[in-house]
Amino acid sequence: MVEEAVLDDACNTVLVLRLGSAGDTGSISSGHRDALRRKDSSSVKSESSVSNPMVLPQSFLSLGLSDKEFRQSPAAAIFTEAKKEAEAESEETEKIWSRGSDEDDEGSSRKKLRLTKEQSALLEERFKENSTLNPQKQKLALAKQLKLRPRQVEVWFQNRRARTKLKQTEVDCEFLRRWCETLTDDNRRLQRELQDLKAVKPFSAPPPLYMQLPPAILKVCPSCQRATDGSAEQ
DNA sequence: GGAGGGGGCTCCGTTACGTCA
DNA sequence: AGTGACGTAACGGAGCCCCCT
Repeated sequence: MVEEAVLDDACNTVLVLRLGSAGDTGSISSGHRDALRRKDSSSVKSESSVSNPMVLPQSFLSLGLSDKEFRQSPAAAIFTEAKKEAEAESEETEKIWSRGSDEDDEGSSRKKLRLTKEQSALLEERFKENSTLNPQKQKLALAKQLKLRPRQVEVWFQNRRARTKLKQTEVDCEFLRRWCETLTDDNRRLQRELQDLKAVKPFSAPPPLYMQLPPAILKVCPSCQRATDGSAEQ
């Protein structure tokens, strides 16, 4: 059951994408190109344990193609070609890409691997040193040390970075939430204070200038009877 | 020197599997 | 035993950069 799903999975990937690019009228974006390329190298080649020469992929079943129709279609040729490529994988590459863990030797693509504590610990340690695997060599070495495929190490770092980012976002959100709460509280408090002040001392216009001057220097001009500060008297 | 292909890497969103309550 | 939630390994797509031709 598991094996069947695996085969379908591997086949699907190859065919859907190859057909997609073939069906396109020649203008494939570089992104698509890259994706197709990667598909070939990571999914197809790494699934070299596929042994059935022609299993009708799930995607063709879903298209309503019969086994015979599929075998006669141009896609079948591409499909077989891809499988040949996969099987023609060199022994050394095979070694590098082999899972290396004792419990899995079926080469299943999506069978989830649970990393051991030791593996996780070492990966965490490396992640603390550097959150990216800079040189390809480093990835290969780490993969070798952990008895994992380089792709698995790569994926682990990707996911780990994503988790870190998510956590940081959560922390930032919490910080902003609290800050917002503080500002709201401050605002309420200030509004209350303002209302209190208004209630106690009604707001009034400032007194005229002459009322702000010390009374001692205010004199009344004998001729005009106006209030002066006396400076003009000399 | 510029264009284009290829390889490698990252990020993002999603899927699917394993575990646990 | 069944199930839903959750953590996370794995995947696919897209973009960028660098190197080579």
